[in-house]
Amino acid sequence: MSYCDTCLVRNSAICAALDAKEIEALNAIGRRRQLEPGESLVWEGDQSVLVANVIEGILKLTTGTEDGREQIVGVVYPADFIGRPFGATTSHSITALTTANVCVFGRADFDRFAAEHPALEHKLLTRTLGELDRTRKWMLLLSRKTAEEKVATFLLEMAERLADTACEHSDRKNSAEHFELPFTRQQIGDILGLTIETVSRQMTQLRRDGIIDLPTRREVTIRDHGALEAIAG
Amino acid sequence: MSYCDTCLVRNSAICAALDAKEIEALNAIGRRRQLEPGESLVWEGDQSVLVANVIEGILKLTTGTEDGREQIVGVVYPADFIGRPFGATTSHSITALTTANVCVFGRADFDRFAAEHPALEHKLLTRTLGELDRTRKWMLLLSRKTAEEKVATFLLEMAERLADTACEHSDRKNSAEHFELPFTRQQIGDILGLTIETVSRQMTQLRRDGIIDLPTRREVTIRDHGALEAIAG
DNA sequence: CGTTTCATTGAAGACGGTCAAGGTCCGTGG
DNA sequence: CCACGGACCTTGACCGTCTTCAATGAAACG
Repeated sequence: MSYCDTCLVRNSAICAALDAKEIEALNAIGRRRQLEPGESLVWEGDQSVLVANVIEGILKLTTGTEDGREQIVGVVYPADFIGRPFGATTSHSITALTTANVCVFGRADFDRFAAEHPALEHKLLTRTLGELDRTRKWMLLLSRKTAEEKVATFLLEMAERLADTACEHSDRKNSAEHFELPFTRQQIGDILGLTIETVSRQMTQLRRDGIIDLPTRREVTIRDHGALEAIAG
Repeated sequence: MSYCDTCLVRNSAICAALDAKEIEALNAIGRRRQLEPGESLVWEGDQSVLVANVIEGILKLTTGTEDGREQIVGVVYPADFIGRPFGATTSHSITALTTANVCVFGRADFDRFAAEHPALEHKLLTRTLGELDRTRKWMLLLSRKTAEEKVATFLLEMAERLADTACEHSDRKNSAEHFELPFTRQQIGDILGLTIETVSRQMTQLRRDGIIDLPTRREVTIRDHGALEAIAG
């Protein structure tokens, strides 16, 4: 019996392209790995030696300048694929933001397996095309939106992303108007291309305007969804 | 005889994955199309009805906000693939910057063809992964670099990109230190997330510092490559 | 040769960054 | 149970960079 039988993302990750026998073969070259918050799986500039499926948790993809400026270039959730197949080096670091569970493959093993399973490659292709679309949309935000618009956009995206997970864990923490942020203010800043202070100020302003509420540091309640959308632009 | 026999990018576009017979079949569903500067092939938000290979020319991919702010999210060159296969809508407009020649396919036709030719999908996948890497690297520039760094980085990238085309057209216009920009100042601004004025000022400053020369509006000579790299960060 | 488009330059101001101080939360150990 | 320390967050004052607004200048085109 393979780990895959009990895998939470068996039917939503790229593995969904494979039948029982193929899954068995893929399982043979992969292994589970747990990451603690802050722990990195790969570093920017590394040789690309491994790729993985995210099973549980949230991870960030980051790149930075020599003098220490950092930018989060992507955030990945369960069922997402991470790492750089078919290429020599990794262009960004991958670091866990929460405790995370990933299904790791040696890059060479995975490349070989993928070459023999076009359906898997197809899933990976559509996933990559979607990721590229999302990344390009984010470029508009980074370069052209104001701090206020950035924060509003971010909160709306979080509400949408985290609402999906609300049903799975029936703790009712996350819903369309109320959720717990998986990020620190610093990380939100890194995502939006802002400083921690600016993020804080904008959040406070939105609260003062009665558009959101901030019961605790990590919790957000959206009081006026329409207004938030109007601000997001 | 198909158009492909004389195609300039036959061996560098994704078509390189196909043998003579397969190329013939692909040729049957594609057609050539010429675009004039400023002419668009697809518009942001459109149904994704066509995809294409770029044969000749340079095109921009853009997205914008309702109130008219625009961001160039990608620039494509000969042999690049454009459009959104396997998806309903297009997330960005595609517009020719120079006179351009593209090889257009109906999206549904292409999707069907690709599904039957894994080698083609593989090429498309590696190309898309590379594009994603480049796009993410650009995010760092957009959000964290200063205007001076942005312009320096841009000029270096242009020098590199355009040097490749120098040999093909033996007009000697483009080399490692001298080239003709395919963009207006406004377009450079849209690429870097700056205003036209800031781009102009930074270019002038680099010229005053003796790092570059600007014989005409569109021409650039790099006088001190090392200094430019130091500034780019 | 005039008109349009594109580029440069200057002055003023806004937005967000930087620096600094204080506050809140939370775990650990006295 | 409270005190302490550290990480995280908020708030304020100031300042620099880039944008905005405006005018002028240079090419390109009919």
